Amino acid sequence: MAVVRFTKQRQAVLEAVRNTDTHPDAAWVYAEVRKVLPNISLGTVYRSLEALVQEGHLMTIQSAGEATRYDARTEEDHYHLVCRGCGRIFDTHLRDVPDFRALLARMPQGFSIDDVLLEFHGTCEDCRRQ
Amino acid sequence: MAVVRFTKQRQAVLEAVRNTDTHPDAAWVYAEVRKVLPNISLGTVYRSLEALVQEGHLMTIQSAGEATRYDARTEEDHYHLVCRGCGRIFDTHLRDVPDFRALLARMPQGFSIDDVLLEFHGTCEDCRRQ
DNA sequence: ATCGATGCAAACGCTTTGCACTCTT
DNA sequence: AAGAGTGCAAAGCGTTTGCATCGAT
Repeated sequence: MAVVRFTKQRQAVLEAVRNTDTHPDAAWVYAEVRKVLPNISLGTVYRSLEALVQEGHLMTIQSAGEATRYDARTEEDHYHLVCRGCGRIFDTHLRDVPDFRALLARMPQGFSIDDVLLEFHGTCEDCRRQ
Repeated sequence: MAVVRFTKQRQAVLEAVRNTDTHPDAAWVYAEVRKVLPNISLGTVYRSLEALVQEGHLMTIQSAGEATRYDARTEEDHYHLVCRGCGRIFDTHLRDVPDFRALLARMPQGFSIDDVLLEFHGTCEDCRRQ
């Protein structure tokens, strides 16, 4: 079985993502963690991020054609607003968005749903002013 | 203004995507179109696909970490079931999925929504049997 | 004749991986 | 001591781009 080791690299990666609300990508995490662990490699950052996602400590945000971004707020049921202007990602707790998991039983074609990808793309207030 | 030219390459790319329901990626389209136009380049395929998306003839499907896939059925309001086992994409006309566009007026933070990305990830019937 | 589109190949950006070494367990 | 994790560098993959040429209008 997989024995997970809590190395300082993996801890630093998790802390970096937890201490921001910018939904950073791997390159940002790499730069950030380097301030604490100057010798950490980009490969280790990727491997750590992947492991942390698997363990449920992080979730990913896939924006078309861009680098994968990470979010440490996995417990709350929130959604992402991706701004096409500045690339920033905003969180929202849209009460009006229905619970898709309740729909799983009605899924067609014998398909069993593990995950629902729901993202909103548009323009944020700042970018609209221009 | 942009004068769009209807070249045989662009037509062949559109036909290739229209004549399949496999939601192909650029490499598949490239191989397919080569049967008709043996000299077409991969760059042209990408440029054609991009142009066709802009013109509204195709839509894209972004599956985490995979190649962008294309769909010629843009008019119907359907959703995609992405199988994690075999990678196939199934269409569904889920009547139960609400119309998100109706929610736009209630969006928070002054954010204006252009597009809603909604995909279901799971396992298809064939893959579940194993 | 114009200038958008093409073919080719090189380059790009993000991510993964092979390997020898390190350090947690 | 064992083997998961690391650092490094090279490679992988999908995609984009520079440029000379072609061809639709």
